[in-house]
Amino acid sequence: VSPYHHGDLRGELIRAAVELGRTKGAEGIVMRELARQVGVSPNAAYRHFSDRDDLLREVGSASLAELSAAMHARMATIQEADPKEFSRRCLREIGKGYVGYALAEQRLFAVGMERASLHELNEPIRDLTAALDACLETGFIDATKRPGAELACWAAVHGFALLYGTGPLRMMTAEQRDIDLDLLLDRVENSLRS
Amino acid sequence: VSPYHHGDLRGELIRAAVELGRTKGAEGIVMRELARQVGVSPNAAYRHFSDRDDLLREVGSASLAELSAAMHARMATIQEADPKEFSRRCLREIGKGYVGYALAEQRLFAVGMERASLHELNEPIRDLTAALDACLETGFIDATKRPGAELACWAAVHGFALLYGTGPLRMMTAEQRDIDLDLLLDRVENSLRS
DNA sequence: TGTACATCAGTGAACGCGCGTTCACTGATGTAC
DNA sequence: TGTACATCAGTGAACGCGCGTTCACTGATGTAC
Repeated sequence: VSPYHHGDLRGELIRAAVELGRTKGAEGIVMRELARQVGVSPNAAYRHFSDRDDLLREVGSASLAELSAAMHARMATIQEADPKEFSRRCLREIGKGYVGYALAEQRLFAVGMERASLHELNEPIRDLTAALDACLETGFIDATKRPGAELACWAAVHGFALLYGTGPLRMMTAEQRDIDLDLLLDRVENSLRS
Repeated sequence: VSPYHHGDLRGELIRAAVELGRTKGAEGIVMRELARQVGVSPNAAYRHFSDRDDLLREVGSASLAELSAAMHARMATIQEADPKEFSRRCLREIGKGYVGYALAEQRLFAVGMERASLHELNEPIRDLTAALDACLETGFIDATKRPGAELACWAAVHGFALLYGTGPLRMMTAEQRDIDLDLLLDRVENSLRS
């Protein structure tokens, strides 16, 4: 075990930072603590990141990648032959995946959302756009309701996740929350339906 | 000027903490800084608050009071004789007031939202409920769409405010943002309309 | 193939800082007789 | 009305802590000849 030339110090630092962010949030991502966990001197990280903020941006990206993965995992479970119904289910599972991840990883999700530029959210947004386009093609949603639908969907699930996650509705039981989410998603669907 | 018996040290500490929270957020609300600003020794605050968290809760309440005031101020500007249209405008101005405050005071708003219990949000929620009930009475919204409308409205504006405030859409211009908000509120209205 | 040497990736120690909170205290206030 | 005394609301000093970052350095690696 050579103390020098760690192999992938940069990668290990990010991994440790993600775990710290997952449990303690952005404030918990502390340079000296990372160094301790990885077993390296406190300043070694500065070989790989210009400063703390640089590292935090990296953590943010990792979080968005997890968000995207959670959404895809949800979509992959859909068993449905009918195209119209399939397109509807895709939309819904995207919403559930988004909220599910945001609630499961509240702190890490916040790190991502507060540092990400719109550009870094390209992938999740593209998925939403694709799902909405598919819904339009199958005739599930109305052409006149299509413009601006991304924002309406996004704001609804984002708001829901934060109200029930770190916001004033955080004391609700998980059961009630899940019921409320289903009702909200029903509503969103109905507002787009043709 | 007597150094003892400040008169209203508790009140002044809260006021200073609110201003600090307004500009720097929760992390910027620092006991020693407050003492400095108010001109008192660092431990004097402990006569009035059991610890920092106790003070932060007070700041949170103050923020929610401001939110409520912002919503009321907006509603008070409505000039409209027709009851149905009036009820519609109330709903809309509540939404605009909510988003307007959340965007104008992003950090303070966050302090409030992250510490408030549902109970402390009674007033803003009651306003929303009252506006929705009024819309129902005037026939602006459909009775079948009434149940759960609070959450749909709240999630939409809350999500919007955070996406455009500290979230990934924070780089949008104010003009674009205001346009997007109007379109979102149109959508919400249409989803409730009878 | 062997080796000199540039470069890379770490170390060790320190700087300067500010924090929340507690302890033992003292000056000011108000109240009972 | 005057005064003893309990209580309240501050002070001053310190504890113990951890942080981000920089400086000058050294051990390990890889490459050109």
